[in-house]
Amino acid sequence: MHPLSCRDMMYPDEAFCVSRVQIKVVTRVNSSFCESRRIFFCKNKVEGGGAKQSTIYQRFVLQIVIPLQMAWKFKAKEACSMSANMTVYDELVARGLIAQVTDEKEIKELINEGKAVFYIGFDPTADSLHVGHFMALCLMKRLQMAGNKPIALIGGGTAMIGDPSGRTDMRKMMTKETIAHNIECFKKQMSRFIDFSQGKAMLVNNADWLLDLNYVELLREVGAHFSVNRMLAAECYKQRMEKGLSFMEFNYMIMQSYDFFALFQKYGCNMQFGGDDQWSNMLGGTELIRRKLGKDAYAMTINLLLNSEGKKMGKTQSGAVWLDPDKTSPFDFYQYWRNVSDGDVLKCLRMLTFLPLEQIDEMERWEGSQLNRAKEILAFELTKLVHGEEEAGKAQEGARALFSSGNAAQMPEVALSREDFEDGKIGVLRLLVKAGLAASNGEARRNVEQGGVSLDGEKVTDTKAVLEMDAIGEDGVILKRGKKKFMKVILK
RNA sequence: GGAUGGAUUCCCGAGUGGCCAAAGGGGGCAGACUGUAAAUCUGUUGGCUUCGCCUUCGAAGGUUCGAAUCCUUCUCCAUCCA
Repeated sequence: MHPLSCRDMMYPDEAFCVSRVQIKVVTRVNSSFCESRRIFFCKNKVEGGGAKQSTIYQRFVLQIVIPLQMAWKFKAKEACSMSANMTVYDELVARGLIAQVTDEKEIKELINEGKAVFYIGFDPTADSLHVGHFMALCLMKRLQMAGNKPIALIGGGTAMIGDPSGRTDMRKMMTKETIAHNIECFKKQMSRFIDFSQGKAMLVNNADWLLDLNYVELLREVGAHFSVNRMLAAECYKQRMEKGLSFMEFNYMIMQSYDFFALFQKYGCNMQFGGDDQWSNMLGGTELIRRKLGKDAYAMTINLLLNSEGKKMGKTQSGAVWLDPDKTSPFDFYQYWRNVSDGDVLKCLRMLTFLPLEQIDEMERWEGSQLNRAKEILAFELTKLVHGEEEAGKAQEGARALFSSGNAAQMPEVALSREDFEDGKIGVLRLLVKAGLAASNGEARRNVEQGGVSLDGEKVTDTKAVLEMDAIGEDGVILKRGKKKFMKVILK
């Protein structure tokens, strides 16, 4: 057994400028069965591929990855001199945004000449956009700046079904009201990034054409062009075959393909972008257009933003990192990026910010604690893009002051009313819960017992300690839990 | 429609009458070490008014001094057959 083909693989020429390459190794086990696994490699190490690394895998590393890495290092040196006048497409590649494309030559041409009318779909599954969407929005912006016309498609119709890709369980069904509400929220947030004026971009909702479809007609017109055998072979369904997949979800691909088809006819949309997990759904669309109209349309996927552990970024324990300042405060947003791990900083800078590549390449030389500077830049740039320069500045000041001197004006606040006090006092445990720093009294108790809580810099060791109302001065009291969670307590 | 297996805490997964707020792992949280990083190590991880009490093993009933565990019905899921 040996690797027969490496699909999706980037060759040294293209790979030198991405911080991380994802490779799918396909190994033929017998005539009909292929085993495939995804492997990632960064500059100096290989990741992923599953815990049980086989001989195939090891051989693969020796034969392909290591030579590739060497070529990469060599190329990287050359790169510095040539990145100045890059085309849009080249820049996307250099930033490591592009994962897969249907026809590189055509797409390059369309994008670079500003002839593309492209769409990206957003499923309104929550009432705010998150970091994953942000990447897509950035891409739209980049392409818009190059003269291409973006169409933001909100999946009001497809949200009724739910995309099974990348999911191991079934999605919860959403009510029509929630979907409508979410769409409104999306619209507002998007218009902050994308210029929708004067036909420069469009915002459409696929509910407009999906909901009126006639079942039998759809089956005849569209369904006839899909082969179940081929759909089942798609990666996104494969994973679900073990856990179960409802017919409704199975149809998601058809809906999405139909979207592309509809947009192609209505608005001459000739290209679709999406997350890499959408690849098979997107191919469905190009295929449908080819079969029904005999015309070519293109698809391109963006690399998902994965951290060095191979997990999706933009998620925290308490959920996604939202773009809505009410759901994730600018301070928390800043902190999220300030805290990314060393291995991910440069990738994030490339993929998410608009900083010139030369500048990012420069940072590549930074090592050790110098990287903290890069993290600050990343956090600041992103907060600026999402919440504006002012908020970004505040968050940065706040964080700096907090971590160096332990005091700051810019910090999340919690206001206590007089009713929260008994006899002018409040217990620490209750205080922690009130401030939202602990989920329950029990958790607060643990944090205190383990020495993780402090008030104005003084460690609290007694779970029965109290805070006097009078002790809260003009500037409030700083309550700290753990190393990174702060809250300024003030009186209402 | 039939047969079989299954549903346990944030997730995976043990537990088949009392020693069970439930092994083990993952994740989270706190501490040590650091650079607000990673790795490592230690502790912790249902709630509460914490030497005690209350709620939780898909749902509802039942048996029992006592049920995650046994019985009945129901719901959902997977696999195979049709």
